[in-house]
Amino acid sequence: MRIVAYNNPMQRTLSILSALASPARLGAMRILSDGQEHCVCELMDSLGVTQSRMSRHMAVLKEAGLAIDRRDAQWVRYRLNPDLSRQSAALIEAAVNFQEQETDHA
Amino acid sequence: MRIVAYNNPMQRTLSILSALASPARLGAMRILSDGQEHCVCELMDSLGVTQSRMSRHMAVLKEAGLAIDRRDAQWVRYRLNPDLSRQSAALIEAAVNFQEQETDHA
DNA sequence: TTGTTATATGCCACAATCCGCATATGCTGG
DNA sequence: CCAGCATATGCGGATTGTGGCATATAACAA
Repeated sequence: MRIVAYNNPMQRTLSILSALASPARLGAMRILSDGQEHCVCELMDSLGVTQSRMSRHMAVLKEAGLAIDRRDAQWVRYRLNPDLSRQSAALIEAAVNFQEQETDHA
Repeated sequence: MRIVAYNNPMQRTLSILSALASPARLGAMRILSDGQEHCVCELMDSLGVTQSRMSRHMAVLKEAGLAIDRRDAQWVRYRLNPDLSRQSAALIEAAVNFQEQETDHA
């Protein structure tokens, strides 16, 4: 997450990859992949992480351009960034689908 | 790269993602994606990293199961792991193709 | 206003990663 | 054997990521 400038494709790719390379964040992306909105409290409960950690994890996903948020009363609803490039979407899908497909020989 | 046990799909996914989340390693995977063998000396020259660094980067890719190596006289030839699962291959392809496709608005 | 719930952030310690440098190891050729 | 090229590894220091804790901010409800 040390990337600060997403000017070039390489940096953008790296920011996405490192954003996904964390159990909590990958789990959050899996949850968000249903296309629905999810508040931080739901995500932290589902993934078993503390509130402050979940908030920071979501900030990383947001900064990488993978998720967007919206204020809704006391809640902040996160969802997948609807303006994802085709390549970003492919990358996310590949990462998220990975786990679910080979649960057999775990 | 803190992952030590690749028992479950989650850990395997994370190890692949963090292995790819580095300029030198992603660059190496892009080079290896031509399906040919490449020695460390070639990779370090192409990517502009020192010898010891390149060696360690390749060790990370190997440990993540993305590449395999072969002794050939004084050289060690790296190539893509031919036994990649379909999901692993999809993940790698998505990451490697990312950069090359959006060179326009960089 | 006060209290409560939800979320974000400042701070600090710890762990993981990264890098360069020196050196070890493996192989070849003389 | 020795010299030289290619690769791997031990080590120490710098950078980065992570986690918990406390606290700030935002919105709501009474």
